[in-house]
Amino acid sequence: MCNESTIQASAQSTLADRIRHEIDTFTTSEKRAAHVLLSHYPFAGLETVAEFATRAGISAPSVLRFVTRLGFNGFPEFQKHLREELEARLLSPLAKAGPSGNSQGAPALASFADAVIGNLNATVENIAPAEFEAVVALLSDQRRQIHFTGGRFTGALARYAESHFRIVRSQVDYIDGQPSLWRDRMIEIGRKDVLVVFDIRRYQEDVIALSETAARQGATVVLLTDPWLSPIARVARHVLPAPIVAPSNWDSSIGLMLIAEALVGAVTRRLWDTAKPRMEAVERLRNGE
Amino acid sequence: MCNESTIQASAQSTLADRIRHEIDTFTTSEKRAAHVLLSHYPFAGLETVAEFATRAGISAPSVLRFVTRLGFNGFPEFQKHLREELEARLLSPLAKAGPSGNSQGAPALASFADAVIGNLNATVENIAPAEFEAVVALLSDQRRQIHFTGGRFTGALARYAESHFRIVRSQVDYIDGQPSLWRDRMIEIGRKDVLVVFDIRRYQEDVIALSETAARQGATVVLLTDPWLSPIARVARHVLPAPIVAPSNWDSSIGLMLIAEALVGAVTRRLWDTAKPRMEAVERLRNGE
DNA sequence: CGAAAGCTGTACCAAAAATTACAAAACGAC
DNA sequence: GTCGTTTTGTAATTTTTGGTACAGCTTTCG
Repeated sequence: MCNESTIQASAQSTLADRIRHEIDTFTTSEKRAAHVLLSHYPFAGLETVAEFATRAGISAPSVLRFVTRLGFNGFPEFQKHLREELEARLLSPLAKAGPSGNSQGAPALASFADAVIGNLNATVENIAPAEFEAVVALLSDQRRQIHFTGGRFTGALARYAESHFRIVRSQVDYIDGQPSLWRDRMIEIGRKDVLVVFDIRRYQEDVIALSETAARQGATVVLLTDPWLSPIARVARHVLPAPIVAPSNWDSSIGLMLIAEALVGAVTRRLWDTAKPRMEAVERLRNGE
Repeated sequence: MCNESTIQASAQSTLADRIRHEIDTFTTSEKRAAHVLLSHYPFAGLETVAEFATRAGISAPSVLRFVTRLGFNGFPEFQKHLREELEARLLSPLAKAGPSGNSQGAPALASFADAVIGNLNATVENIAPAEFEAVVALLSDQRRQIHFTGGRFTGALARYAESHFRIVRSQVDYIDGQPSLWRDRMIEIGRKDVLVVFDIRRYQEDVIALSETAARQGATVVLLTDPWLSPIARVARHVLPAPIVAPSNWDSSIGLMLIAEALVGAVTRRLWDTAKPRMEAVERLRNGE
């Protein structure tokens, strides 16, 4: 390896970079320490050895071995280095800029993330705040029943949204996309109901059929889809599109997930007076169990 | 809990502000301490009492009296406060703008997206490329069977990942977190198996139990979790953490979703020769129906 | 399958840190 | 100038912290 004797806080290479670089040469518990340090960098390292160890789920001696392996001559020296690095970083505000390094090796995750972040920015730009707010208001109407559904892949998103809304308010359920499973449930759906449907390209026949049926019966349909718009858009009251292309053989649904989580957050805030007791009750039930 | 209410790190007023305001009520040596602290704020306070004292040209007890007068219950508490303040400052480069309110104007979706994007950047930074690649290699090993599972909310993510992997390769399944459903399936899990588990805080007992059982039987555990690490990290071979805090009453799982999608993409590319025919076959089956 | 190497945690120890007690010094008031 | 009060430093004390030896366990390699 490199000459580990040279620890100095070069403005360029932070200790974090070195750890990321060498992490696969670490032992299991050293990796744990590294993860904790990196995810709370550098503050996790400024606490005591015992606290650091607890946080990482390892023993104190393992933490000591970790810092020794990094080339430091004891824990206090390690902390001193972190402080100095932090001070330097704070004095030059540009330090936090781009992930410049990111050299050759494996930008697999990084480049994918870049594309996704682009998608998220575009998602925000393409959705009118008024539209978003309208959906929030709709989902905050406690007199309405809310149903979630989605296709092969997006069904998981619908479930994700439903599992949150279920706690925030009552009258929430998930409808499986398979026709045999929803056909009979349709008789209950009417003007007071809201259907939130996730559907992206390779638009799924059965999901479309479900949505059209619901719309025909007077339900209000909210559609989360890609920019090319699922056919469901024809019957939807509100359409929230999000880009889905990514450097992958698959589409990315993260834009839809963003919308879903933002909706959950906004509705929770709006219904806070009733949502809070519900959330606490759920918590109590879980603990009591 | 502890009544730190007296001191607490109000987002608004930093301790430095208070010191500046009260400095003329201090004694001579307290003023010296204050002056040193302010000129190297807050790093002077993060050293030991003795170092601080030397730097200020006063005695250690004077330093102690200084922090006591500031209202702290001992020097360590004082340091803890400084660390937290520093962390808060570093995490929000927007200075002290309290976004808590955010009531009307600010588009809820936009600010939420900003936070999520920050999470995604942090996610990329905190995961070592080597670690990511190791997981890709593991999931690309067609001789192994891969199981996905997750908790109340994260279960949907596990399903999402599983629905993709299922098409890319064989030997993929989803395990429901409920003990009654997985207990008997465990007999089949052994050294050749991989368990990919999603678990974020409010770590779920049954998911932990499932993972520990699998690990005990020799399965390789891959954990996607938050920066505080689910207890499952203790038995996991690979840990991929992602920040989850968002301006919402709920945690955001989008960082985990990013990792999941990136894994799907990378594995698909690596197994392309066998994955492509599979994907085409699935397509044909869907259309033929 | 068995032995060796390496990793990890428990228990303990030593060092250093924070804290307190107390007396000397500085300051002010009269 | 002296007394009383406040402030400050020295030194002893206690608590906490970092560090180490060792034994059990896991993994690896023959």
